[in-house]
Amino acid sequence: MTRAGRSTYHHPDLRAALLEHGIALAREGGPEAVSLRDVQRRAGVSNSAAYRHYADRAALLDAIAERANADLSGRMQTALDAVPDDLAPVEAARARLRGLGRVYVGFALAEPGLFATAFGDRDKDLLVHQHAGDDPYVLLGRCLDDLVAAGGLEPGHRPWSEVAAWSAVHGLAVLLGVGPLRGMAPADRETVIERVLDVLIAGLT
Amino acid sequence: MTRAGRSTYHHPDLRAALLEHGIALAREGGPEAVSLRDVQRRAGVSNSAAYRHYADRAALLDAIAERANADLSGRMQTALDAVPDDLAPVEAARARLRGLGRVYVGFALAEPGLFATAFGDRDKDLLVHQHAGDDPYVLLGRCLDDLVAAGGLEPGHRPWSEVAAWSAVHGLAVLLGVGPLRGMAPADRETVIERVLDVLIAGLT
DNA sequence: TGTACATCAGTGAACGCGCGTTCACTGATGTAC
DNA sequence: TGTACATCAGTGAACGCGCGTTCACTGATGTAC
Repeated sequence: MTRAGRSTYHHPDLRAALLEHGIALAREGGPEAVSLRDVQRRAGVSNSAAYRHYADRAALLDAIAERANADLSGRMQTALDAVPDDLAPVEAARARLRGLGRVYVGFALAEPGLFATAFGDRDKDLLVHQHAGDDPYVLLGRCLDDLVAAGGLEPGHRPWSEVAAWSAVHGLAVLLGVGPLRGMAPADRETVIERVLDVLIAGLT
Repeated sequence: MTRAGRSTYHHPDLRAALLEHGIALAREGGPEAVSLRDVQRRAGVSNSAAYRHYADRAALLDAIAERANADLSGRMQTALDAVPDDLAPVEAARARLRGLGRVYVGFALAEPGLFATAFGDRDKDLLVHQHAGDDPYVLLGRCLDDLVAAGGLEPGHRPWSEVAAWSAVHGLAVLLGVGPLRGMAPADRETVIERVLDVLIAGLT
């Protein structure tokens, strides 16, 4: 009964279905949990149908990672838009940074499997990666530029500040999401997230 | 020829040999690369000899993680001892924090496989974990206490400062060691490490 | 000093697992006439 | 409107892989007498 849940021999949109099931598996168990056999099983097709749409397992994982990144980027953009526009420039830039950080850590906590999958792309190197306009790294860079323009960050301190901000939130995301601090009480979690962002923002001068 | 490299039927110290080969595998490829069959192969014993010494694969991984943690702790203690003792208290505490951070990131870069293995213990939860006196987390906490005592950190800001410091260096370690920033030129790496530590230490007020 | 025996470390064959990938195939689809 | 045919999406059996773990075993060791 490999055709369960499907009335036609040709699947209406197997490529999309495989991707959705792959995303579901990644959400449930991270990148290691994404196996082609399981994805195909869930889509109700035979054990090699996926090869008509993805070259191999790595290609499917890439597509999942891309979606995870797009998801994170969308949430970050939403956070930026939510910052009130009646703040002084320095405060506005800091509020945007804080919003980005909250979203980043929040994403890792809400979707640990997708978070892990987004960074599982071992072949892609950020330094040689072509950044899109809504790329998380680009959004962060713009906030820092704004902070410099507003006088909240010395121009001489601007270089590598992306990495400083990214390190703080990425480390917290890993420790709280899948690392030794997973299991922290939600109330403590909120406190510690704000403390980490306080230290980061205070340190960016 | 399963007895290659061994003249006696009884291995002189198989338990230790298995651990050493396990560590070697973890160094080469991280925790996933540690398979009992490979460890036994390298020790020149049959494919089930390990069960006389370790209950299962997880038990061996635990032992490897313990050694990795001890290695890191030792390096951190060495860094603390290397801080000159003629500094003003606040500067001394900050220098110790910086030393700990450098060692942490340096360990992740020098031993990415061991670093990953040390944090791969999914069952152990730091919050309910009994800390030994030389535990990295304890060493960090003492530095922060010293910083408070020296007047460099407000007592009201003391709580959760461990996590702020840990997040910054852990995030940087992950990004540089196995994440999207691996591949950064060594010179840039040094610069970015110092920048991250600058921001962290400036933010701890 | 020598021998019987209990202990237990190491053996090697076997089981069952799920995986990624290949291959010749077959069934459905749509296009050209 | 109807038919031949090319296209190609999905099939299912098969291959080879390495793994963790179990089991009845055998060989070496040291201890008790």
